[in-house]
Amino acid sequence: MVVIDYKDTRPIYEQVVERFKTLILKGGLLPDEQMPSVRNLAMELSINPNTIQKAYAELERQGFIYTIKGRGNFVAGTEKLLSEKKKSCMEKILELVGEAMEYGITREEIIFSLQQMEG
Amino acid sequence: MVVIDYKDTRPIYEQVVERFKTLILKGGLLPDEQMPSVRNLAMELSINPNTIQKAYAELERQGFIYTIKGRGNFVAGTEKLLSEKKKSCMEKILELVGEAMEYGITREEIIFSLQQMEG
DNA sequence: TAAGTGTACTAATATAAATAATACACTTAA
DNA sequence: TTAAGTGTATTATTTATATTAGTACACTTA
Repeated sequence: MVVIDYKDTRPIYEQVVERFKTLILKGGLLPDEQMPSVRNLAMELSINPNTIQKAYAELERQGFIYTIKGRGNFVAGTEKLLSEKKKSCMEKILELVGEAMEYGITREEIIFSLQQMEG
Repeated sequence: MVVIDYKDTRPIYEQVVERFKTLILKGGLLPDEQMPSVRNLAMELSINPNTIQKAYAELERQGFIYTIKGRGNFVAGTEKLLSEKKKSCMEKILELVGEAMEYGITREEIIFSLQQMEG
């Protein structure tokens, strides 16, 4: 399910994060399905449990999984995941727009540019 | 003109960058005015010239100064600086909006949110 | 051509990130 | 209630990266 590429310069925990993000987005893991336990996966990959723990913490931060202490980690529902992504993306946009307005860009200019975008 | 605070945990070059950004934005240094030479300022602060070099490279990257090889570093015109800031800010916004649309947020939703913003 | 300027390359050092070792705390089922 | 599963927290060690320094080079002008 997960493999570590030691020729890859990226840290192990990052490879693990990416692998699971892909699996979850592509439907290889279904909502509420249990993730491999921290210890099991660590043993399988012959690495320290804390490295998996770090990967899972990151996946949780990004909304891909949720944790129940003492029970395990589970795949988050796709709707919830999507709505979190939308929310944080929208927040970033509004923050940047605020900054842009400090530089003298008007709301109208921004809206005009959006309407010119392809897509 | 510049002081290093060794109690400050930030790197020296970063303190130098910030100091000059403030000076330029507040008008303490005027457009096309010559910056202290890399060697002079380094000697004055008793640090290595490369540290100042790094600070100046960063200031140039951010559009605050421009360099003429063999002659020196000079303060960038405020209009140019502002237009660079605007440009990069606008680019970031459009990039994020593209990402948002991948998540299913519509252009209209974004425009609506902008219009709701205070300011 | 000399004395000023910035630049590039390498090495040393300091700082931060990644990983591991270990002990703790929660949950469930026998 | 306890054993075996789960995640968590703390600390130490290792590794990678960022910062700074040493030094030599190249451009500009008077």
